[in-house]
Formats: sequence, structure tokens, C-alpha cells
Amino acid sequence: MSKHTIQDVARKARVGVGTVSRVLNNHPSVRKSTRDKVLAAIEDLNYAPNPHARRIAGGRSYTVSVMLPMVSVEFYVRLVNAIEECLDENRFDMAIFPLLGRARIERYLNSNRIAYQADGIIMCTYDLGRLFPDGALPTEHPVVLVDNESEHYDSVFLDNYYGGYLVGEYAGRLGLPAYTMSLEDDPEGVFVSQVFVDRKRGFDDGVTSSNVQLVRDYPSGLHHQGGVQAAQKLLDEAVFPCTVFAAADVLAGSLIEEAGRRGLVVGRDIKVIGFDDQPWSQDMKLTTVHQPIEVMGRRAAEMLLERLSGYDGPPRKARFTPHLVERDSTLGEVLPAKYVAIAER
Amino acid sequence: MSKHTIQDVARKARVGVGTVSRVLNNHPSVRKSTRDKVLAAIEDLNYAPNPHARRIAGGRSYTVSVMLPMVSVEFYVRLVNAIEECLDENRFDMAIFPLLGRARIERYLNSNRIAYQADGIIMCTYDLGRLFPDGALPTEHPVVLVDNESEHYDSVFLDNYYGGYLVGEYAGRLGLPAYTMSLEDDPEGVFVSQVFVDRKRGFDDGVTSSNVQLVRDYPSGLHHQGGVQAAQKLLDEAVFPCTVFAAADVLAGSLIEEAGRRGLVVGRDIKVIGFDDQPWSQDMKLTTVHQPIEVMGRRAAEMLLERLSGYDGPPRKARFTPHLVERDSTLGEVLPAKYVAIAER
DNA sequence: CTGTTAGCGCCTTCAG
DNA sequence: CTGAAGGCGCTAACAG
Repeated sequence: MSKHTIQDVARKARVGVGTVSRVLNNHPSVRKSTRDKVLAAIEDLNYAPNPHARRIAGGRSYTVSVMLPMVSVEFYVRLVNAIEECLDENRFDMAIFPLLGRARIERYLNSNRIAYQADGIIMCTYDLGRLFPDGALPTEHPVVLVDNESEHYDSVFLDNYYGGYLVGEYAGRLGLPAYTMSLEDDPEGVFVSQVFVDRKRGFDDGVTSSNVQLVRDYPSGLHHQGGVQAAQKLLDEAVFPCTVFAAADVLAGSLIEEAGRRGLVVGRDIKVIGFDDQPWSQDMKLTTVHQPIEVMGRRAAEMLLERLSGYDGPPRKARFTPHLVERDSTLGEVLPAKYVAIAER
Repeated sequence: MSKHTIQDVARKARVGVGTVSRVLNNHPSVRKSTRDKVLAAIEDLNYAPNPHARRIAGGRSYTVSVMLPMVSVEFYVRLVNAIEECLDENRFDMAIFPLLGRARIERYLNSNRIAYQADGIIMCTYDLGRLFPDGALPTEHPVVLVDNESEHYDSVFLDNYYGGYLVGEYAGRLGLPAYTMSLEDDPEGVFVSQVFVDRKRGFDDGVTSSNVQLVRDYPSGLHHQGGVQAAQKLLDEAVFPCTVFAAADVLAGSLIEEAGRRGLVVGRDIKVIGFDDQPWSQDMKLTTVHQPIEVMGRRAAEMLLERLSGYDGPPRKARFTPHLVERDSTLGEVLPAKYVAIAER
């Protein structure tokens, strides 16, 4: 901590602490000359107010809490990055609170946990209705939801249903038997995000209008390893050529690799469609549904900041509409399949 | 926030606030009957002290900051989980501060950032000497390093050199030409953790004593995708049978898949050795170096708590010694290679 | 052992 | 417009 207090600044600037506080908080009624004096003193002393004291004294601490499931997926890395960038531009600080399993989450319910002591909260993915009967967080501070809709709070989310629907329609046009790789239920039942349910539902609806047959779903965990296992099962049982919708790019990646290993040609024998459009999906030539993660993260931060600046309207929904990005993983010609891979040394 | 204050508790228990404070802080000099009264009142009111006020008044907030590179790898998930578990057992709260690129880190230098306002700090992986000339964080509070040694602070780390050495020796015994997959330099140069350098150095030293030839190193990013690219290059150029040491299990995973895709038999044509012993490495039958992540995380938390309880000795080093876990990925017989994989529908 | 009383650093009246 | 004073919730002496 800087050893200096608001007192030091006041003394040095030869004003009262009240005045220093006013310039600190951008109060309009400070004569420019006075304000400059104070600013100079602050600069000289390299002073910065103590956030805890500010908080105690009734003001803001210029801090927001971001709560998110602690899983090692790229989505959150990108999201957090975008949120932090926006908050920082507005001189706000950010702390992250990982949601680690049900037991841990329940401890967070205690509203005195530091997580709730910020000026505002961004809650990601986690379904509030699931643990809080009223669907509300135990705090008076503004809350913004990401990856989740709500009647209580501003929310930022992708229209996952529509994204899935787009894929369903597309699969219909491809005219091949279709399979899906979805997200399996979390054993604890806490993080079964609506997101993946919506994608799947959208797909199912989108595909039914066609004469394509949805053969089977292969659920797995949201990581490469799980994806591979599901992919193996799928490829053991599938007929080719076929279409597969993977509810996340990472699963599509697993599938593509497993297919390659078996000598199947992606885009020809097996049309693969992902969801997310991660940066590496382009290299992978994966047809997928684009989700603007950074834009969404920034929007969430903005909405929270608006609330913190006094906006007090009804809960707003920032719904983002995804679009399909067509790449080689669905564009190959479908030929009779018979492949031989030989590795000889 | 709970609407109640220490005053409410005092009133309800019919004692002074000082007494309530004493029981809150486990002060010994409180008669059991009084303490019980207070405890009952606290229970009744569902009261919990305000951490900011505690910080302001007394010094501690019972909060620790964990700073870590924000990358989507399992290591940090497991580490954070273990740290939080230990902290929670000791009624400490935890907040996470992601280290997001060089520019962001430099902003953290300001010691008034909330990240530095905790009672103590656990800093992961990040090499302090790299950004702080004196290798010290701008804080008076205790600091514990994970994944990094230091003269200034308690540190918890694996003997990565030794782990690499074990693999090197093992590769020597296998007697095949050897390749390595290492971690490429971070373009920003901030997160080039010593960890991977040590593993590689250990390996090199371990292998030189044998008559095995270390042919080439294939660096890549620490994610599946990067691993696949490196693996492709490696497999294009390698002679078989051979041994490959991947500096992290995730890279070994990429290699195994890519090898499978090419019809190579892991354990026979290509001996793969990883590092970390992630939970899924067992399923993958990967020979690897075991790293007790949970134990290390817990130890880090413990060391910090000890400091917070007044321990004031010189910096301690908790060095963990890894061991090699031998599995099928190195146990196949080496036969002349000629493999055919046929996928026919 | 326990109640009372200063502050901790800051914001917010309330007079001037 | 600005200084002084009160208070946020809590801890830490200081007397009893």
C-alpha cells in the first residue's frame, strides 16, 4: 500500500480532506485551481485511495467480481480477457472467483464473502435458478449474467438455440444421416448450462424439417479427452457418409482427429460442424457457428458499468445472433469410402 | 451484505463490542460462558464480519490473492482447487487475479490494486525476476511462490530438472533415437516458465550418459492444437522406432493421437513419455512423470497461512521430487514396422 | 475477564 | 465552493 492517506494529500495541497475526496470522486463543485492543486499533491505523493476504506465509508471500491466455473476452456480465458480490458479502461479493478463444485458454491452463498463485496458482479454460465430459489444473488449490487438469461438481471448471451437451428437446417441440406456430440450432464448437476441444451434443441428442431434422420447423440465432457472417447463410439457405430454436429469446437476437434486416425476423410465421408468458432477452428478448416466472445465480454462489462453509473432501467437482454461459418470440414465431395493408410518405415 | 454489524451481535448477546471482537478473533481471554453467548448471537443473526472493515481496522481481511497465468490448462484448475480447499478449512477467502499478458501485468505493479490488498499472496509460475528487478512483489505481505524458486519468498515447486533427468535416463535405457517436444517461447516473453526449461535440461543431461542420440527438439504451445502440429513435424522427420519425451502430458496426448492416425503403434514404433501424470494419463496408458499438484497447492496455502500466523523464519523451499510412472506407451515390443490401417465401410 | 473508547482511511453531510 | 465533523464496521489499547 502507498503509505499515504487522504490526510497527507490534504495537508500537502493545503485543503481539507473533504476537498480531496471530492476531486477523487469527480465531484463537480471544485474550483479548477483547487482541483489542480489537489491533483498535483496526489501525483507528488503517488497517492491512491484505499479501496477498503472507500468501501467501508459507503462509497464504491471500483472493483467488480467475476464468478465463473473453473474449467480449463478457452471460452473463459477469452471472456475474462475482454471483460478485464473494458473494466480497466474505466479504471475498475477485477477479481475472479472460481465456482468450484457444488459444496464450494454453497459457501459462496454467504453474502459476506468477499466475492459479494465488490461494486458489481458478473456471473458466468452458472444457472442462478438452480441454487437460489428466487434466481437472485444475495447482494444489493448490480449483477450481469453472461451465458444465461434472467428476469432479474441484465444478461448477455448468444442465441444458442438459433445457432443450433442453423446447423440443423444445414445438416438437412446436406441430406446425410446425422449424429450429434453434446455435453454430458455434470454429475453434480450444478453446471449443466442451458447453453448446450439450447444448441442441441435448436439442432433437433432445425433438422426435423428435412428428411434427414438424426440417428444418435453422443454426449461427453467438454475436453479433448472426453471428445475422443465419444468420437470413437460414434465412429464405431456410424454409417458413412454422415454429418456430425459437435456442440463445441473442442469436441469437433476430437472428432476430426479420431476420424483422421481411422482413415476417414473429413468433409467427404464425414461432415463435421462445430460451435464457437475458436481462433484455431479456422486452421482446422472447421465449419462452425461463430460466437463473438470478446464482444460479449465487453458488453457485459459495459452493462455493469452503466448500472454502476446510475442507470436504473429494467433488466436488459443483450442477445447475440450467431452465424454459420462454412469451411472445408463440410465441403468435400462424398465418394464411396475405402481408404488405406500405410505407414512404412 | 448481512445487514447486521458487530453492534447488533453485542447488543443481542448483552456484551460489549470488544468482547464480540475477541471471540471473532479467537482471543483466549474470554470466559467460556460469555463466548457461548456471543457465538449464539452470531448464529442467530447469521452474522459475519465485514472483511473490509477488518482490514481497515486491524490489518487482516482473511483473504489471500492467487495470481496465475490465465491459460486453459488443467494444472491451474487442480492447483486452485487444492489451494482453496486448504484456505477454506482455515476460514480464509480467496480471490484470483489472472495474469493476462505483459501490459496487464504491469498495471498490477501498482500496489494499490486490490490484488495486493489481501493478507497474503500466492504467485504461480510467473517469474518475478523478469519484471521486478529485485525479484520481489510490491507488497509487505507474505508471498508464496508456486512453480518457481526464490531467495525472497517461500516457494513450492517440483524438481523439474530431476523429473526430466529421470526421463532422460529412461530414454537412455530404451536405447532408441530420442526426440523431445518442448514448450516454445512465449512471444511476449513473460511466461517462459523455468519449469519447462528445467525439464528439458534434465532430460538432456539424463540422456547424454547413454549412447542414445537426441535427434531434435520440437517446440510448441501448451495446448492440444499446438501439440498436434509439432507432432506432425516430428513424425514426418523421425526414424522409427524412437523415443519421444513430451514436456507435458497434453503434448504427449497430441503426439499419441497423431501417431495413431499414421498407423504407428505407440509403445512399439514410438515410445512416448509425458510429464505431469494428469488424471487422464492413466486411461491413455501414458508413461509419465508424476507431479503431485494437489499436494503442492495445499502446501503453498499452508506455508502462507503459517506466515500469516506469525512464523517469521527465512524463506523456505518445498521441493517435491517427481517419479516416473511406467505405462504401456513405452512398454510395447519393438518390431519391424509395417502397418496397414484399413477403414472400409 | 470485559466494557469503553479511540482510531483505521475515506465519504458525506452541514455549516459557512 | 470548501473546511470541519460524524460515521462506516471493526480492532486494539486502556481501564476497570
